[in-house]
Amino acid sequence: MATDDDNVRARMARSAVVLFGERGFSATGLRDVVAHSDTPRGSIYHHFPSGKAELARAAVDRAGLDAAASVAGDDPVVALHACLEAWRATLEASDFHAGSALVAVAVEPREQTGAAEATAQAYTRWADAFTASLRAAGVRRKKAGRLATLAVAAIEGAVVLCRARRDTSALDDVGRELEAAIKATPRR
Amino acid sequence: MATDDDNVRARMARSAVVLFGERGFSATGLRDVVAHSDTPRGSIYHHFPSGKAELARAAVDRAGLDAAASVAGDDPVVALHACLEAWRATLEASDFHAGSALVAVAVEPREQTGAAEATAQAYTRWADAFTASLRAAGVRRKKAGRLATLAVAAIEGAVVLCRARRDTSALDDVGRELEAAIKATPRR
DNA sequence: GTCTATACGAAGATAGAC
DNA sequence: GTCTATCTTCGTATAGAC
Repeated sequence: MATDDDNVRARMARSAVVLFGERGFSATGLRDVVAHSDTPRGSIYHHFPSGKAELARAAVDRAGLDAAASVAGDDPVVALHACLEAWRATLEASDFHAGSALVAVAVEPREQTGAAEATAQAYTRWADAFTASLRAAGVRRKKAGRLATLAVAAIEGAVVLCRARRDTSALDDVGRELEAAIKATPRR
Repeated sequence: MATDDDNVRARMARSAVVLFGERGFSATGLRDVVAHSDTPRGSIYHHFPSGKAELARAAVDRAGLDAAASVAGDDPVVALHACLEAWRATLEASDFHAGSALVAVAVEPREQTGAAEATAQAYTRWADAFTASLRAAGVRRKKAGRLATLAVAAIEGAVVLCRARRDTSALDDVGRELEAAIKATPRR
């Protein structure tokens, strides 16, 4: 069976999401990931044969799916606040050590992370999920796509600002203004 | 005189802004900064006695002042587009290698960069400059502050998305929706 | 002020035993 | 599958000549 296998691999990827978010890609060692995930030390190259780049791709895929899931649903205002609340809770619980693994991978050179394609796809997935929520609420297609991009960009940026300032006010501000922008949008 | 001195120091800081943006903080070596700025190799610890952290603070200060300057003026829509156009040009000219030095420093641990305070201040300076522009256009104080935070967060996030996707559409979308949000805001 | 040389630690990756 | 040991490279930082 590949079940145990996948569990170890998945736990390593999950830890990479957390640690990349907290420390950045280059500053996170494979030793850190093994320690954080409490997985067998000698097996990281078994689960990720091509090394750190492959781990980065798995982490980014995981983060993208989670982000997309966080904005699922038919009501975009509800979806928005669900996503924002999740980030607020994560930031506060970690004393503002947490951060976005997607940003962490995206700010480093493509050649170094080997996960550039995966990062682009993760952002697209996330934005598409929010676009779907806006569409379900009757927002026309192109407008929904633009609003979703604004929301994703603003949320990622707000997390960076919150970390830097050690407070959640940026998420509050972004949430309030994005909600206003969504509510001001004409529906079919 | 301290003029030559300051020039060397300033050039190193400028190069750090570029390289941190392109490669991230940890992935940028002091050797890279010296090479990029074409400054004397042996003198980095003369100009930055406490090392990389001090360089990071200088770079972040520089980036914060530049960002604030890019949104100066009495018309917030003009200021917004000036800032967006500057980023678009930088991203395209660098074939999407460029990025925000502020984000690069902000995503790494405070203890490692030694520039956390400076980063928070840089974001505050930038947001305050945009708040002033909105205030000059008659937007009431608290609303102006929230809109400015949204704009800063969305721009920083959009640069990350543009880099990841290797296209400027995120900046386009963010620009259009932020402009709409500003124009929809009641004035005194 | 600027240089070279180097100390020191940590990173990713690999080899080969079990 | 997992382990330990190790190779190799590269980072920051420092010492001390000039």
